[in-house]
Amino acid sequence: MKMGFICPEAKSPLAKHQFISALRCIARGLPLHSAHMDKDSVAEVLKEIGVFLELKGENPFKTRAYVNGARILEGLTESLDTLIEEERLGDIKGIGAALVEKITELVETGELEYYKELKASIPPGLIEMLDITGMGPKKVKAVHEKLGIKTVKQLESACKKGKVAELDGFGKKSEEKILEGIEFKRKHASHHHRHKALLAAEPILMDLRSHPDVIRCDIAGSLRRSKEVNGDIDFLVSAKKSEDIIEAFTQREGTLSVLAAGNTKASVLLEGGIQADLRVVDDSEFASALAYFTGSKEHNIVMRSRAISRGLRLNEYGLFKSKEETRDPKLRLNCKTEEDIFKALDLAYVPPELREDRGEFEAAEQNKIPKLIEWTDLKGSLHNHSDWSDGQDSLEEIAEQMSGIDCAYWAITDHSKASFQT
DNA sequence: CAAGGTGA
DNA sequence: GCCTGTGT
DNA sequence: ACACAGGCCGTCACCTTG
Repeated sequence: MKMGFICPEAKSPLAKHQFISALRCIARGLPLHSAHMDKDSVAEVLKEIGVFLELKGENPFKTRAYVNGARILEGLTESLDTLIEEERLGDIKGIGAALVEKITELVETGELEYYKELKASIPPGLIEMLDITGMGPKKVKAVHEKLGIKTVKQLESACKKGKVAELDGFGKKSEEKILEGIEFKRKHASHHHRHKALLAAEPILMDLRSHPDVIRCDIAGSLRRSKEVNGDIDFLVSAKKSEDIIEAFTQREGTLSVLAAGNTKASVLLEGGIQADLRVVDDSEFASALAYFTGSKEHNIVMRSRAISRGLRLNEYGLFKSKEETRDPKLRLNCKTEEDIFKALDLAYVPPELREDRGEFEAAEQNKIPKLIEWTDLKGSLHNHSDWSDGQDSLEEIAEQMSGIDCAYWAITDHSKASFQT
């Protein structure tokens, strides 16, 4: 659907929502002005406010409160309208008076004055700058305020002119890095489809597995959580000594450049612009490290809080029987696998796919984690393209695959020659 | 070297 | 921003 | 009941600046 053509200004979630909402009204034959926001649209606005506040240099905890609120809304099972109507929104932990007011305004009017003002006060280019590696909120704020820079282009030319190096906290090196970051952003996608990431990851995983020093080894991060889009690829390895593993990882062919290589971790850029990170840990730390690096961040936060409320402490090195920061092996609970960690926190095992703090903790407490669909559950497939049109594999290869996974039925659905997509 | 910022 | 403990 | 203060998840590696 070419929405941009019909609704050219639909750039903010708010405007986009209003547009879609209007479409729905038309479809149902309802009057247009019942602008009604659902929880996800409201969440988008709150998240955006979070970014804005960050750029303003607001209290980071305040920023977090908004992002937090957004996440809570997304995970809501109950209808937002009901909650507002019955004035129970504020009962939810993490949503206080201020958020109740703002959410209510959004749902009831489809707008939020506070958001509008905030948005108007921040040039969109600043958000874009946050995507440049090395440019965090503080630095974006600095170049904006001190040099009046509003776009990435302006930032680029300011760096070339040496203006940026004059600023406090910046130097020649900073300018170079920023320019590199801009260049990189133009050349490479920031995110990659799962199948591409997997394609890149599998041979590396094979190599790591077959390395003599490697004890245990796994993919972590969003790829392990089976997210459809991945920012990078994370590998975790346990071993007695790391040097040779790091060496092998960074010296693989197909590696464009080595971003960092130290004692316990390395980072490389693969062909196609995908970044791959490797961590090497002691085998006794493998479980906690795997849990930690698998994430998500939101999930980890709740895991740590759970540990704390049980007089424990959870970090990438283990689960410790202590209220203080520690890495003392004597205080460490022996968790050989992730299952052990969940068990120690009174939780059923949560598969990586569900680790998003979207309700998995409630389910795991009651031992009600759903069984996830697996390949073997697939009964048939009615949409397959071969390389005759725009698919990847030949008919023979598809046939072999399909008989291999025991489908009751399947079909080839190639495009006709007349409708080839280019 | 410490401090600040950033990314992981 | 939110939440909790403390003191009034 | 209300006002107010203080904490809020975690740790490291790394870089740049001063």
